[in-house]
Amino acid sequence: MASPEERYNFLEAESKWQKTWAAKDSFKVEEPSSKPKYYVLEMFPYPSGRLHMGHVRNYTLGDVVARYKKAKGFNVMHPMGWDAFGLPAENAALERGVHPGTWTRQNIAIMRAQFQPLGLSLDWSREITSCEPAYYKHEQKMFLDFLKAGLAYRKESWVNWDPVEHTVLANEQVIDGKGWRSGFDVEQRKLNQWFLKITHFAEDLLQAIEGLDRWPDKVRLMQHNWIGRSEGARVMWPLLGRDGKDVGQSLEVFTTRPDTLFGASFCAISAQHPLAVKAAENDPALAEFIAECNRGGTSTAAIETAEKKGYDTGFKVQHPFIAGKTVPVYIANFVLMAYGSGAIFGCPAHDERDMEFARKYRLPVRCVVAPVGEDPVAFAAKLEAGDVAYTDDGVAINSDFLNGLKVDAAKRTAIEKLESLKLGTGTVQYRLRDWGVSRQRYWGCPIPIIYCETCGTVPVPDQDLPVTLPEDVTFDTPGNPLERHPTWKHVKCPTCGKDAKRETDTFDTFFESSWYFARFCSPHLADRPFSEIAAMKWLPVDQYIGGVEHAVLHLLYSRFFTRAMSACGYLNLKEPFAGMFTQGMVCHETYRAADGAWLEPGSITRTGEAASYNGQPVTIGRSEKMSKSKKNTVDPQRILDTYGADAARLFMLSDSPPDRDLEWTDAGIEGAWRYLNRLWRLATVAVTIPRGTVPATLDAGPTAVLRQIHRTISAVSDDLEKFRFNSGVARIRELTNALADLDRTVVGGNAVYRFGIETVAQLVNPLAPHLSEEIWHTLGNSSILTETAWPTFDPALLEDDTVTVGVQINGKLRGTITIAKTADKDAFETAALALPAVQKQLDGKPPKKVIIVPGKIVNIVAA
RNA sequence: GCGGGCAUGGCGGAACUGGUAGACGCGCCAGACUCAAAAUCUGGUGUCCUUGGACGUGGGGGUUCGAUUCCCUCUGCCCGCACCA
Repeated sequence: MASPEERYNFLEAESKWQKTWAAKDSFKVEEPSSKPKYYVLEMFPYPSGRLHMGHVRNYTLGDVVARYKKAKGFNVMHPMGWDAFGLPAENAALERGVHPGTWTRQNIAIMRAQFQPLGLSLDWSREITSCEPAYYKHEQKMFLDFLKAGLAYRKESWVNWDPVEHTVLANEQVIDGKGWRSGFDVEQRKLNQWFLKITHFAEDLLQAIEGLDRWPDKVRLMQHNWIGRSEGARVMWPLLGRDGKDVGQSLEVFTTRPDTLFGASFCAISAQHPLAVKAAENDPALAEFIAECNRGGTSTAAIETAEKKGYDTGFKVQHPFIAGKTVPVYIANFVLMAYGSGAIFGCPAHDERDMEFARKYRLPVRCVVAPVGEDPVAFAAKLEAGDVAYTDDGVAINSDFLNGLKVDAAKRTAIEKLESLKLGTGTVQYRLRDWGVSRQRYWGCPIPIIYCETCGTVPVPDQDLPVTLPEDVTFDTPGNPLERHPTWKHVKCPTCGKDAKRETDTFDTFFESSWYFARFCSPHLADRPFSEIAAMKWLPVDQYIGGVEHAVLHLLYSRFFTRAMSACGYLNLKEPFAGMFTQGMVCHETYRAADGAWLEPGSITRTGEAASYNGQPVTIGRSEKMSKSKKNTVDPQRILDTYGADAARLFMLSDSPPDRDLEWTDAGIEGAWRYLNRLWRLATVAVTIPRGTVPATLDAGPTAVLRQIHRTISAVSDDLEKFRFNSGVARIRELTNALADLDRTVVGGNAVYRFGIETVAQLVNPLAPHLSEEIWHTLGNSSILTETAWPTFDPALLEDDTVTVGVQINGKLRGTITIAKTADKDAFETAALALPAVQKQLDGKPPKKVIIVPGKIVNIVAA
């Protein structure tokens, strides 16, 4: 039985150090400070009311960075807040009759308390809560400034409408064409919506990705693709009526392949195109076709299986280059209104979709590009007879003035010609669309706009901000409670004083998270969202950490907001996040009973490979992201109570690289816990050694360990800088093993041992802060480790005087030689050839060649 | 369909710019301590045959004195986008 001094009491120690840090304000930003700044931020949580393992991982990763940077001498800002608007609060209101605000604020209190035992180095004095008017009033003002600057506008647009919930759904809330909650078919509806003009910055947002060199390539690529820049041309096709006469209008089409214009055999427009709507006016069959297209699901499955369908409008358009040639205008279900001009020209020979469409509706296929080096006539004949489009590079044929030009040159020439004919221009299109921010929801920031019959759309005057949410709302009927509220929306017009109505939509909740990182710089400023001086001092965030699920939306919105805020004079900055890290998910095995029901990990009994539940066999499924629905969650609270924060932190950091998924296992957390106890036991031995400096002359054993201590400081520092926390932990464990094996009875043994334990405490501090403080304290230090500088290493001690290298024969390892580091090539060769194993292999014959890379390898090429 | 990533022992994963593959941990095996168990400690642990070797980083091929690392190709899994003209 271990004596009380030997047993590490994590519960007592962890809470003691947490109190000490709090009492000393250890994690408050130093103001003023001569140190360089470092801003560490993890994505702020939605207050669901319960901390989960994903949170623990996210905030632990950030905490390691924050503590390490602090030790390295930075003035660190590491704040925390709450992303507090959102749908779950309304669902809670619906299910339990509790007001969303009450529910949210209760959850925040619960979660704030749950954060405490994790021992995070957070500056709680900067806490912000996005659902409070003190926060959202600033974004109302910001929105009005965007409006003035032309960066916000209102327009009628098509939305996913849930007929049961009476609200707009985001694309990601539509699953297989049905509302994610109601399960009913989603309709396409036209609604007036507010938009933010993110497309204004499309080019800049795209170009600047290149400069985000501390972002994951994956995220940069996703943003690149999301913005989706493509170069092409706008082409005007003069429109002819059903009687064949010019109607004095043109159909505008966007294409990336103006070089294939001579292969055009039809034009197609979206069902939502104005011309389609007009054409349907006196054509009931066409109207029905359009309705069918609009009903067509937006779901991935629906699109995948959707057959290409078209409807001939009877209109024709005049080809821009070929006098007298016309092509028919179809309405096609695959043409998107939201991209380009909502109309295309079809060149079946060189576009897969057009080919499919042409074959279905028996439209001509004309080859106008042939691969270099192939016989154009034969190639064209084959292509025009087949069903496969040719989309690669080649040379223009059958194309009048373009003939003989390569695709790129032909594109340029075609555009020049279009421009000279005033029938088109070269242009750039983006896939990126403007950001629709209106939501028919209660629990969000009210959009500060008033609609007046006389004055139109009137911004709420500054002195009337914030527009706050009414408290007396009910959720017993579907739809937006703000819309139903008896008085809230009825106001006087600020301009003319007549009766007017408020906007009852609220902002998309991505609005709040698009600028909170700036609010943290001056979180309590009342009259402005943040001070420009503070924001310019702290921003950009030096290290941002969060899940990949926000790789596009949140990160892109924030980049846009930073530009928009700069355009409105709030600050002068483009990029909010200089460094970005995306952490992997926390996963766990899944368990199912015979009837298919998911079982909680805690409820099953494992016996080796098998598992059972109340005596019944259990199917063990693959490891998946922890989720309530699969019941494979592990409650952080239980882990903290059983093993403490340090063990939980250490396990999460050591088991897999932070950007990969982590599989939570009981054995893993046990292992971390065992290591901490072992380190504590080794430290209690060090305490018995009197303090003193390491003597200059040491025995071989202590010398080797001393070198390892220095090497470990160097390696761990490097690992922490590069987010290789798992390998940093491995290095620290290696050093711990070396210290445990060290013979302390020889000259310098004790001194090196004590120094080694102190160093391990320092190195492990960002990972397991409580135990390391306890060890540091027990070793007699009066300072606390949290406020102690990171250890330094002596470069002269990093490497040994000798080096051991492998000796290969024909690339196969036959032995090793240990030799002075300074030895020349001849010495390496002599030593290598002297090896018995080498002699045996060579069998008396001289080597054909000997390759020597000093310090690395000797490879003997035998004949 | 398009784009991207990954593949290493029973498991999670190391291996920096091509240079001793399997660090560190988990698990397992054996032993010590114990009446016993837990905890702890010591040793072993890629595979195959006999010391000594042979083989081995998803499969096949290539470059190289030397390849987990670079190139080609195939297979499998994961992620993003999804008729973007």
